[in-house]
Amino acid sequence: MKKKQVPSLVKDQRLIHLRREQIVKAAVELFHQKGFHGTTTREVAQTSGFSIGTLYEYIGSKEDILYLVCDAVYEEIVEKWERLVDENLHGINRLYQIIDAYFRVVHVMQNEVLVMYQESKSLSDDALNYVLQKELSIKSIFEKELRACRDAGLIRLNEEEISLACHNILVAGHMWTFRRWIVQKEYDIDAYCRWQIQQLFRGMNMKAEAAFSNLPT
Amino acid sequence: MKKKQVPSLVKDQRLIHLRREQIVKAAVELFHQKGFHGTTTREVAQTSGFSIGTLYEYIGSKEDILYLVCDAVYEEIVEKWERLVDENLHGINRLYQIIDAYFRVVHVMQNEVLVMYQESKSLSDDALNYVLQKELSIKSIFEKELRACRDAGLIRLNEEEISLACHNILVAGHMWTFRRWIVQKEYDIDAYCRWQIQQLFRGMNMKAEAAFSNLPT
Amino acid sequence: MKKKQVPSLVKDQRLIHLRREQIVKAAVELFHQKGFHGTTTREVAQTSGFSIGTLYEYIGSKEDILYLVCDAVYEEIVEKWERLVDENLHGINRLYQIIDAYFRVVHVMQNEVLVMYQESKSLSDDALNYVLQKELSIKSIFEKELRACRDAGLIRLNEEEISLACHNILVAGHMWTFRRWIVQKEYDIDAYCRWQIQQLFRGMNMKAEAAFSNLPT
Amino acid sequence: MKKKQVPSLVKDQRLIHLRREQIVKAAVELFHQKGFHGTTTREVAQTSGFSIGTLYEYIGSKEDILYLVCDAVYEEIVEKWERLVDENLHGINRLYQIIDAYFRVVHVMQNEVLVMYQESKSLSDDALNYVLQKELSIKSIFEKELRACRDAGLIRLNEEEISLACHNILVAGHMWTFRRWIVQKEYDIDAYCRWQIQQLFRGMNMKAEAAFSNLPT
DNA sequence: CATGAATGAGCATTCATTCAT
DNA sequence: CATGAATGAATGCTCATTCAT
Repeated sequence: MKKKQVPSLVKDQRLIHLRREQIVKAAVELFHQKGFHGTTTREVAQTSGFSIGTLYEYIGSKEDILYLVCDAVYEEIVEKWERLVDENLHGINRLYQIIDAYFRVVHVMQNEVLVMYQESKSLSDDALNYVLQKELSIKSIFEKELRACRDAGLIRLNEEEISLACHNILVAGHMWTFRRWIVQKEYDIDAYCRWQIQQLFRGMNMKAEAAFSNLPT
Repeated sequence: MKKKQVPSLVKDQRLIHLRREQIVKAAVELFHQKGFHGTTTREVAQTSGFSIGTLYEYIGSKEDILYLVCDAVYEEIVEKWERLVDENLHGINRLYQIIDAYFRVVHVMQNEVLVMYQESKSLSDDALNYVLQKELSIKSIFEKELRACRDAGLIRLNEEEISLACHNILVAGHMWTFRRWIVQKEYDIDAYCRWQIQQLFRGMNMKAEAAFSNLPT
Repeated sequence: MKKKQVPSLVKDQRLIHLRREQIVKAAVELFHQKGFHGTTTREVAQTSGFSIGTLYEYIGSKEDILYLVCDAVYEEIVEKWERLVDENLHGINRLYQIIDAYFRVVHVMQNEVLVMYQESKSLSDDALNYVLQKELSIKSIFEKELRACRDAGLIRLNEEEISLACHNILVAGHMWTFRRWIVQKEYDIDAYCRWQIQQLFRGMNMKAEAAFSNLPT
Repeated sequence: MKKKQVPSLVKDQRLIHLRREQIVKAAVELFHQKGFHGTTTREVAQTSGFSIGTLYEYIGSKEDILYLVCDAVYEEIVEKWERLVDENLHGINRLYQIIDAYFRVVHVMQNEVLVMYQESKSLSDDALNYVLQKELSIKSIFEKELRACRDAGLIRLNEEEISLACHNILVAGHMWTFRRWIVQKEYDIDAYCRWQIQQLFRGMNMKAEAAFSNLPT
């Protein structure tokens, strides 16, 4: 699944990159406030700091903006996530930290994540598929970790259960955004991470002695 | 939170009910295919089997259609759900069956549920609040059951954990629709119910001897 | 110029008369508030006290309502006017009283007159012509009186001046309604009649000794 | 009472001015033929020589067109009027000429004036108030002149009578348009000016020796 | 490269009128 | 005679996209 090509009339790659960063920043803000359909291309151009004509020098259609947003959000999630993960941890502690870090990245990028999940359905088939692949690539990161834990005897799950557990981890992250109207009333991000990971861990059939031995409380 | 009043120029209540059923049926189909913003009122009218003028005899604005859809979907969920629940079961078996039934209702009403979750953000504040209250009222049904199990010593959760577990049940239901592009490839509804409830039960700190003793496998 | 025939599906003349009175009463009220174009036939029906279907049993089109209004207003003006005029007066006093009475009738029927003058342009050519004839017939009443005064040597005007003076009388009446936003702030109806008739009388070249000898002040 | 701001998406002030002139010209023509409500925005755009989209680049709503018309008409009246007035005249001659010039401006701008008086009632409260203020500002021009004549002993009127006389002058101008179906059959503009000003002057209690000494006949 | 004026297809909504009951 | 549900042409307005400067 290769990256969809967004057409540009401009040659200078550096400039393309710069302008598209401006576009994505403006679009996330606007899409979050008013939704994709409620936002006009004029508004995106204006908030980006240039004219509607210039906007169309860097994109081919309004949908491209949404695609750029989704692409950038995934990129930023992975980047921020990697920066948070401590490569010196092992076993359950490592798993805990990876999930915890993921939740916290989602927390920091709430608006971006929300926009992506609520608006990506407006993408064309091609672009949507690309975005879904990105989603799967994140899932496979968790799968790798869970398999390692299973192989180390820390959790007891078959392949089907591992896959499901990974969906649950991802969705537990997303629900922090799309259910924030209620969940963020009930918990702060620390409590949410703690309780949610605890339930996920138990769900994974984690050995009693392994779980929560040295975990943050 | 009282029901929002959708205005109608027609007096015959029976007719209003009938026509609105037609409207909701057409709208779910269309919104599912093309989204709320991608569907025109003319299409809704036409698919409903009457003219655009007649459509507006039964609603005040396009948004009302979405509201009618959300309201009807919740109503139908609860109704179908209640019909599936066996009032003779107790304890863990009852809890299992209630969650299982919920998942199966969501399964049968996939399109409706998907539309509701993806498009309800286009509702006005008032209408959205009403819909969110409905969501909470479903959550509180699960809370009641979980508290009963906790009081019976079947699960060990504090109040915060109960609330979170209920969110997880609800979201596990919804994800069967909004992640169906991948989840329904990996599992059929039977497998999904089984595995998902298993992980949820473990997450609830269910006593080993209680869980899965007499459950379907 | 014969009365335009407004079609009715109903045979009973008495009923037609009754219903049309209701229609005119409702229409004047509504047209005054919201204008002819801002008023819907449904509103006219509802305010009249019956259904839209019934409304169309007594008229052929929305324009007919306006025509009925104009016709009724002229009729009522003339009727009220005649009732006010004292047939025992003569000369200048009679002229004064006729103009004064006319102004006072317009005052009492402000809303009706305003509607007629502001909305009659929406009539079809035929109907408009009929209404304009009514206007002329009122003008000719004044002309008859002015000629009598001229023949009695009370005023000195040629035929052209008489006609113009009559226009001025009529318009002085109407302006009490269409300039009421300012004129009725500056004068009450008594002052307006007095000052306005005084200026009109002077304009008519009224003999000094004749004018205002026995007039109300 | 400051000028209502009509929104435009276009930045070039020169272009805004040009396009709005086209719009006003087209709108006067169409409103005169078919009234404000009988004219569609599409027709205005087409008659203006551009597309409906372009029309809405220069106005915010249909009502704005009417406002632009009224504003432009008043501006043009005053401008044309000032150009006609001979600043070397004095006394009665000056007053005569000012009224005469006013009537002749109204004559030349018949359609515009008619549209303004018949359709301004469709303006919103704010815009209507602004237009009425313009009307009053014209009235105050006459008031200034009449007071000068009174102070010079040429006419004998108290303040109340002056105000009323000014209303009568204005309305005498307007009636040349709104009663043109009959008045313009009876008089040409020259005769109308002569007779009407004569009656107005007499109404103002003008001294016999002052009036009509050197006036055009 | 950047600008922004121009375009017109498309949409939600209204409302006079009809006609079956 | 009365009712009111149904109709659909018509309208004000929006907005993604283009292209001449």
